[in-house]
Amino acid sequence: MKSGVDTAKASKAPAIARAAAVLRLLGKHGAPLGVQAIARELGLVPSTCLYVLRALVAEDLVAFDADTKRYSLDAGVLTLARAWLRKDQFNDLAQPALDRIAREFGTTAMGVQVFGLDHIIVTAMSQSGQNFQLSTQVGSRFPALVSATGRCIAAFGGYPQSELKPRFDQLRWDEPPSWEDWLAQVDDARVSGVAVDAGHYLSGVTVVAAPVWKGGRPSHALVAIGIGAALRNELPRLKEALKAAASALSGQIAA
Amino acid sequence: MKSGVDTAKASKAPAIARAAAVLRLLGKHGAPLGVQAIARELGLVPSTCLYVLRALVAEDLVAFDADTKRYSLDAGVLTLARAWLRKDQFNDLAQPALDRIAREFGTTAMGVQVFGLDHIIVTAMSQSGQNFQLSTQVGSRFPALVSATGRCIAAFGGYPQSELKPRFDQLRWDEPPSWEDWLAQVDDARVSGVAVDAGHYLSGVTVVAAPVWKGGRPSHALVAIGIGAALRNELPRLKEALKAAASALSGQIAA
DNA sequence: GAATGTTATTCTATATATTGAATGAAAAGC
DNA sequence: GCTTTTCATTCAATATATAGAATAACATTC
Repeated sequence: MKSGVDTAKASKAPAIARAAAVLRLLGKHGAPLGVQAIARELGLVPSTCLYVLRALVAEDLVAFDADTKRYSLDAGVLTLARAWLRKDQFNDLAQPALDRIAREFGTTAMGVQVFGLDHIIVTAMSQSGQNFQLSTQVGSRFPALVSATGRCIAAFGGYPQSELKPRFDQLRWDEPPSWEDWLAQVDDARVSGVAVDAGHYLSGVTVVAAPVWKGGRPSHALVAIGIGAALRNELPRLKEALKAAASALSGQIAA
Repeated sequence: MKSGVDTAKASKAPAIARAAAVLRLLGKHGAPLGVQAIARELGLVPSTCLYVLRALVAEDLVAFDADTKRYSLDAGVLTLARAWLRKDQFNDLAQPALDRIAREFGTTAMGVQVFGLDHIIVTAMSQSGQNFQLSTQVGSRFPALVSATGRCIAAFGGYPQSELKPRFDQLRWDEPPSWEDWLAQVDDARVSGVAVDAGHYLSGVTVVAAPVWKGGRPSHALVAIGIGAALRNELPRLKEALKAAASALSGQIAA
């Protein structure tokens, strides 16, 4: 995955694109990496990569182990994340609604932020506290078009099918829907205002998502995720609850 | 505070230093900022600043509001922080000890990471759940030499006084100790293995810190913070508990 | 223990990112 | 309602960060 680096050529500040790619790679890989390994993975020249790493180390964003000559993420990234969390209004506003939904329906409820057709990032979460729960972590990234959120984005984002199809073809599902089925489900979502993924993304798991609007586009979404069998009877109510909460948020954010 | 940018001249990748400075500024400031404001604050040329911002927007690290032309931090920083949290062994190991200390003594307990003489970052925390508690947030940065942690770093870091003095002179305290008093307290810490700040940093608040060693230097510290009056009787036990926990961690991390 | 394949790192010419002035657009002031 | 100031943005010249080969240190293999 060299997605971070190919943006370097287009940009006027390639060093920054490279730095971001390095940070993401270190984050994804977990274990510390050497200069060469990083350069190879990202398609960079080792010497350039070394300068990027040194700059990141100077900023406390990357830690350098002088003995093993390995690099890994450092605590500086935390400082930035904390600052972001403190001032994001969607999070503050969404949390109470997520807590309520998680408690009432025994699901895991999440708030996600939409980044065009590229991906979504989980920015808030509430766990039901019940026995079995499906969990992700705040900060997780997913492809934009997958699962219920994907149908929301496709339904309300106003993208032409020609843009959706190639992205759709690259998605990974437990039980992949056909393109036609998927389009039909997207239409459903457009009509009802809520999207449902019934076991396609994860077998046996039902995901519901409702869009939160900002400036004529879905900028965020509220998502509930639970065991399909356990949810069946409550599904209509859950859909309405998510839709109502998302709609309320849309109004508050615009203000 | 242009500390982020002056490193740019020394580095071979100044764009990265600038980018980091921009991110930190946006984090500190909270409210969205325009290009010019950012450039002025950091001593950058507006056009350069614009390219830096665009690159950061392309990486989802900065959000751009097309209407107001303002920039702010974006959710991408979360993804990096999550990755870091997942794989930092100090955090995983320290959390149980912090929970225990917070519960037993009714204090707030924190794990911090030391960045030389520059600063420390809070990376883990446990609150006692009692009525009154002093709280910080994970990700917070403090000057290295302040409070109890500062005495630890001074005592065990092996820095000459000539390096310590200028930094000491710039610290902010509620009740500043004299240089001589402070040195004496540092010596106390060196002998006893634990440092105490009794109301100097924050009036009425006692802070205790014990160093966690890695490769011959204190790389982290365990810190407990509580109301001085409430803590008085327990202080000797708290010091021993922190020291023991920090010592145990030092062993585990080395392994 | 020598040899081979790695690795991190330094060095310099050159492609290119940065600069600062110029442009256009939008507030602010009168 | 016009002028003035402030802002974001573009552009072309130049200072400079980058690429690639060369070196040096290291680990691995025979």
